[in-house]
Amino acid sequence: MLVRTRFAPSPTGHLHIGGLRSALFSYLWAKKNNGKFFLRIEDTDRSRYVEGAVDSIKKALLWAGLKWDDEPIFQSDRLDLYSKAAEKLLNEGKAYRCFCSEARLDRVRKLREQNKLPSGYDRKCRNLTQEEIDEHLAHGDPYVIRLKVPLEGETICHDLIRGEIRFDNNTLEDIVLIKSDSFPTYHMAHVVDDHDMQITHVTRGEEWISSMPVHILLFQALGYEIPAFVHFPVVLGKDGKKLSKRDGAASVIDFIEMGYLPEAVVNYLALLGWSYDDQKQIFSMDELIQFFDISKISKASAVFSYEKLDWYNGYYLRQLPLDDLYQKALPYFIKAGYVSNPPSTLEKEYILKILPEIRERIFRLKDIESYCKFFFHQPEIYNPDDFTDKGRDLNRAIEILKSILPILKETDFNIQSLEDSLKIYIDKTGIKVKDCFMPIRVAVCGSKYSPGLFETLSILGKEESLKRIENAIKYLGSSQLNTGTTV
RNA sequence: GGCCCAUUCGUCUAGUGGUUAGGACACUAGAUUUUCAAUCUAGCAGCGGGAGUUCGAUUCUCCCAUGGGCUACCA
Repeated sequence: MLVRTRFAPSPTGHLHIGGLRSALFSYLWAKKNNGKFFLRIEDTDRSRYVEGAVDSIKKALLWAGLKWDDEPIFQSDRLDLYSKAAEKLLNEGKAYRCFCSEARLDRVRKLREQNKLPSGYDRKCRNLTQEEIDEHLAHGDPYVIRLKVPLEGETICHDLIRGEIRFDNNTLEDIVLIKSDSFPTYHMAHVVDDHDMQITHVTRGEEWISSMPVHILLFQALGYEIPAFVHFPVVLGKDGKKLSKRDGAASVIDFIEMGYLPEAVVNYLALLGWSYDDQKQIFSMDELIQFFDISKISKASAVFSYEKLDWYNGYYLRQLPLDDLYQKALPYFIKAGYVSNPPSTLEKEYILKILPEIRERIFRLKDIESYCKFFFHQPEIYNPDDFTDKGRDLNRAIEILKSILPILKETDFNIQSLEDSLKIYIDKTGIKVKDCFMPIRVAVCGSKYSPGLFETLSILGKEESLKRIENAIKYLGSSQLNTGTTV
């Protein structure tokens, strides 16, 4: 049988990173089996609908490379499907109209809780006489439609990850199928749609395990074949709660903006709760499709690690051909205001020179903004401590900078010439490499950390580099006067 | 309260009735080097607790603890 899965988000906001993982797992399973993967928008709660959410979700899925088959399905377009199904259940005596007010439902719930009964509905309307029902209807009283859940026995559920799960029917509720606004609840819509769409594997988060038995009962009541169920473990934050903004980024859009590559996110997410063997860490989408196996998804929920994602992102950043890297990085240079939009030929060349030097030093493309600042702006302030190794004399650093200035003036600013000149200088003076290079680095970059010195100097060019060194000398001279720092 | 799910290094995980319990990230040290990073090498670190089954349990069973979910006319 052809495998058919679906991702079924509700349009209540941006796609959560955990949602993307669920979508990924469903997608991989479908593709692995040469099946189909669909997108279904669960927009049955009109009060929670967020404008633009559908587009945002689609964009996130496409970004990750999860292309759905056919057109997305909107539940709000298929209301008659659900009411017909409900009508059928009503006629067959498998569901009933409930006229209880929300106020009464609240009261009942509280009372039952006080009496330590399983909280929920007391099934008052389950046994209404036809006369009572007709009377309510004649009055035009609002009602919901509830499923008549068997009062005894047990419902046995199967989950592909967890195996068999049993529920006593007396702990189950007469769930609402159709709300009083005649929209279906999740339960009803899910069962009708997954049957109608011929979904073979119902995939969703593990928060749905508790309602699996009533879903199975509903499938049976409607005479539908029961699909396979797969409940994915949840993605947690460091605090053990569901990952949220306070953990850092939580929605896919956030990760996109920070400059994570889809390859990295997909690779990381796939291995968060699923594993292939005890060795392989790097997976392309094709490999994931090839190797993915639902039964190897782990049962326990997983804590999201930004560190490990960063590691993956760094890896994929380094794998990227320079042209691709440029395309992806350019927006971040523009956003930081470092180059014009679109960039001039000169600016493009400049970025192309920078990229190979920084790609091993950044985790996310967003880091470009802070890491590359010195390539576009000369340092405004210096920390004198940066110029010297601990305990060394700042004056000496200044002297070294002064003495090196004329030498650099005579040097071509290409990597080879710079290296030659500075090596000669070091040999001649006997100054340690560190004591010579660090002051130059800090003068030019404003930081102790930078790409290679020769590379940095050659990218910045002679004029700019010399200007910065002179500036630094001036800055240090005056700061020494002002603070009286001598060492 | 009721029902349900889960539990191997800090984190993600592999694994088996007998293993030096393996890998990855992070961390530490070393190598390299002009700093940082990258890279390479090495190291640190784990089977929640208690019974039972067994010659032997991390692995099987039960109980407990802890964490999580559901208990809406939300999904």
